[in-house]
Amino acid sequence: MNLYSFILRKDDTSLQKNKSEKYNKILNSAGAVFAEYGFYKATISQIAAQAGVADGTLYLYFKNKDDILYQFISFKTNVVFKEMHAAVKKGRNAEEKLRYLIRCHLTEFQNDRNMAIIFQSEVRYLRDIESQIKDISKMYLGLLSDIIEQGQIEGSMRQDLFIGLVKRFILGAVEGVISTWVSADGRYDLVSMADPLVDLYLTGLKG
Amino acid sequence: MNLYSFILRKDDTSLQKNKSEKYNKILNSAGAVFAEYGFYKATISQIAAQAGVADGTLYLYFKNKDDILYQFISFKTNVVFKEMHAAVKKGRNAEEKLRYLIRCHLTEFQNDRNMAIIFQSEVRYLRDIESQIKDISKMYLGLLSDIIEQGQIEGSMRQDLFIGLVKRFILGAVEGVISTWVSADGRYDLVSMADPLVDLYLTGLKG
DNA sequence: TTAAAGAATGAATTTATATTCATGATACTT
DNA sequence: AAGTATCATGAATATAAATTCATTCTTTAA
Repeated sequence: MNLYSFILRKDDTSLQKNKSEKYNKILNSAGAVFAEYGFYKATISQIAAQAGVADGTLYLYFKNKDDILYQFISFKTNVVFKEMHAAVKKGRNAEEKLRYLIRCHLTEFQNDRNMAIIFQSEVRYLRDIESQIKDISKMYLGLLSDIIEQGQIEGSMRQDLFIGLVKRFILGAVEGVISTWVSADGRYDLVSMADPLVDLYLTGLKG
Repeated sequence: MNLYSFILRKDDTSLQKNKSEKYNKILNSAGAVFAEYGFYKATISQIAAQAGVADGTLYLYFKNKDDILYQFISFKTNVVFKEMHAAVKKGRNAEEKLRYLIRCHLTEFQNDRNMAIIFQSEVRYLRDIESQIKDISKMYLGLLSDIIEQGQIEGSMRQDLFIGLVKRFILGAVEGVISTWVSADGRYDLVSMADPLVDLYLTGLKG
């Protein structure tokens, strides 16, 4: 059902390394092509060409075109999941945790622009993928809830916050910043926005 | 080039009212179908059925499928444009202007959920539409810049704000809130989020 | 009342591309 | 080295849906 079971289904042999390589090649090529043209305008032939294999070969590794996008998002989601959890753990108090989370978020997306584009724009399509995305989003919002509650206990954040709104507010603003960076073809350093952004969260426009 | 010239091209007769009605019917139906299925999965036949006309009829009013989406976005953009400008004018100081703008934004999107969905998810598509969207986005960011600068002059907002970031921060957060509301099938009142949201902008999490 | 113009229809056509599968290549085993 | 199994190929097929256009219906005006 997930990425790992998929790989094992076909690669549980001594050939594992080779097949894995081709699988990854296709997945990366798909990421590039989807990011450039969008899922629907991207064609199997384009992806195959980019990966240097025949069209039919994609169907040895993926069920169909939808499945390629699904696998891509599953894989990236898992990776980012782990990084973010680790990042939050490093923080010793709520403010630090928030800072690490935002920094991690921006770092991951800056390092994988195709992923950034795909997460941002192909989110809405397949039902499966939609719930996949909702999962990552839920996880993220869960992390934020914990941080805010901790901040309230610590006394570093106000008690009257409507957490449901605050979570969205924080996530929306990061995504907005990423979105702009993508539109600007990634021509500036995204990660350097992290601290100013967190300052805005914490102290607002009035200061 | 814009909606008005398009209408005039075909409706500059005494029949204007009737034709306009059919044009609008198709446009609204298209909005509903695009919102439900997404641009690519939506079919001409679905839109035609929804509008109660034959497939071929769509081609009397629109150049092709892309054009339908383009016209839809042009039209909605113009409407929202005007409302937002008017809203900002009502405010007597920066804080009030911001409040009116956000309230207007949420009101417009709450009142037209199809538009909200389409703006949120079909944005990335045609080159033309992309620039169309960039225009509305630019306009919005321009309004925000003005408000922030005014706030700085008035002394109600801090001097050390990085305006380029703040604009994105504000827009991203509203969009995030709208996005959640759409995902929740519009089951709660979006406009009531406006004031808590603006409070977050202004005073932040620390308060 | 009827003929001409305009509008609408929807079946037929066109196009595009995802997917299949017969064939050929490659690697592994004994 | 021959045989077997696995993997890769890409031309052929299937399918879906956008678009066209000959025909029919409706309105207008003399």
